[in-house]
Amino acid sequence: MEMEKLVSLCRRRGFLFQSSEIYGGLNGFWDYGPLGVELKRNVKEAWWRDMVSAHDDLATLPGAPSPYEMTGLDCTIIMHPQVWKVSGHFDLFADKMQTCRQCKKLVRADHVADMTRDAEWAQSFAACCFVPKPDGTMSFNSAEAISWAKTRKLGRKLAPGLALVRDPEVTMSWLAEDIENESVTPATLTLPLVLSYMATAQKNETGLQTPCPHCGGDLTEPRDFNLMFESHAGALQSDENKVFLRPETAQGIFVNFKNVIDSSRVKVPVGIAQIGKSFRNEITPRNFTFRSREFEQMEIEFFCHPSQSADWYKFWRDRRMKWWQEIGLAGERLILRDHHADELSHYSTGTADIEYAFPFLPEGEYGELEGIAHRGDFDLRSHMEGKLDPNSCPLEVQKGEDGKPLHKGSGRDLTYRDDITNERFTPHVIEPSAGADRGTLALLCEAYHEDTAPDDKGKEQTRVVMKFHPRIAPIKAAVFPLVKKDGMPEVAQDLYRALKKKFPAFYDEKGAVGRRYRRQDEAGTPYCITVDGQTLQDQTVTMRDRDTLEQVRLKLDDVVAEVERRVTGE
RNA sequence: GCGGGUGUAGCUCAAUGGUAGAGCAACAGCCUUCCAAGCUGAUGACGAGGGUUCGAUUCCCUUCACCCGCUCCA
Repeated sequence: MEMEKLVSLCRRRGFLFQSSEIYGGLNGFWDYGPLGVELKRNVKEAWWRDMVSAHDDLATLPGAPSPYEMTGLDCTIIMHPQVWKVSGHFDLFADKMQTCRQCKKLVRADHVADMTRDAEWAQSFAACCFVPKPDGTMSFNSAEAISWAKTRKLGRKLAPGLALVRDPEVTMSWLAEDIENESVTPATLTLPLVLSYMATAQKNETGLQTPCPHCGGDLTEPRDFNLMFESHAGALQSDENKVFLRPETAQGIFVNFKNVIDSSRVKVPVGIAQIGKSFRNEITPRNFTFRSREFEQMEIEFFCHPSQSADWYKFWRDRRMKWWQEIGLAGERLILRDHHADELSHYSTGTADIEYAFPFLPEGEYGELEGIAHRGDFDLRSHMEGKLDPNSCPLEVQKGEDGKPLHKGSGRDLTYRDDITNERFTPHVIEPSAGADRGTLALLCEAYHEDTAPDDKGKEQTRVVMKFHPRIAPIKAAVFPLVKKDGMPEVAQDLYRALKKKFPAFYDEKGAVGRRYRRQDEAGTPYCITVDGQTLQDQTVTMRDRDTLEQVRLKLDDVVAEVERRVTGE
């Protein structure tokens, strides 16, 4: 399936529009049209119903260690700024980026040193120019450096952007000058320092430069790539009242954990669910709605006893995979991918992604719809004690340069006391975090089908049909009078009204019936009911199936119940 | 953020330094008894801004969006 065709259909039929389109659009923002809003609502409502409101908290579900409770939450998009400092998003999302002035490549500032050390040109340079001394230390040989820079297979090939390669004598002079005036001494010349000199063409004007790991060219100053949207609470815009639009809904659940436990009589194990908008200022929003800057998440934070967390993780991973399959992603394009051990934080015993082979991705690549993560007690402890260092083991509070906690926690007690065993513990958390927009996009991709059938002249016609699972289809049924006379419209309109009380339905009496069927195929309407001449004789109508094109005849009075039965699958 | 490409009606595609055409779709009507039939009619576009010019959709500049690559992807 070509993505262009789907994008075109989405726009033509009112599933998705580009945001602010009449003003030229806005990169990374998308609007749901009349059909799209029904589709996405159906996804969210199916999720909420299946995970929360219809959850059976008395029985032990297959694969679950025990019965558990589920409840919901709807918290604000803007929260106390400390939430994002403690969660790690503030540090993690404020990436500094540098661009190479020679090869124009973009690199993360905190990766530059490591990348340069591993770069082929830097290793080649070091091997040529640093010579061992009798005392075991290394010393820098500037004549070798110039020779390296001028050699076609060495400097000129490996590091074409390096100032030393572009202008060896001038570049080397800055280092010679500083050795002469003793601002550096040969003994303190480390490789990174030497490389900085080698990357500096005009030291008086620019100061020492940082070499580009790719070509040796000079990098721009690190610039902020702040991935959280910022705003200000209150009329004055100052650093004091700066706030952030949430980049995930999960933190709202963690900071409300105690409120929910204290107010609702729920007991651990318990899941708290939330659906809501999140915001990330993506560097490159691309691939239709896949990487939107404003998007909607469906998240559960499931709190359980630490001793059972591994079992709960497996339960949620399998349950969530099955759910996506049940609402229509049943094919081979959906996969469950367990993260490798070396991808995991040490405090997590498992993370899995549910991924879909979107048509805009290269063959064999998948895009994430949902991540199920075992997060241990990292989040609750961080909000109690202060931001934990995710690289520490055992976990401890991350310290700043002054030795104090980098980001202070709330100081509140977020532990849980089991009423029966009287045990007090910090619950472990399993986090199934799904993307509502990504899920909707995957369902659109999966539903798109083209088939060809000869028309009544024998000419092959292409039929575009959206094969949505009836449960998520935007319109459940369409009603047509076969022709607009002989009392058929009146009967059809009465049926339409009856259907509409239960679910979205559509009425159409214009033009040829075949054309009306085709239009509903594009909207993904699973059932079309037609009132014909026979209806007037015996009160029966035909019901046409979108996928098989088969028609069955049933009593007019049974139509609503039959459509409802098929849509709910009960 | 960088480099390359693209931008004409809802869609597919024309033409032009001087009134922007067509097919399909959508709309109104006629006709129509089951899968885009036919006839009639009306509607509809040069992504945005600026410049050159008597006159710009066309030439130039800027900008926005989309596609490809780089980069990023908690």
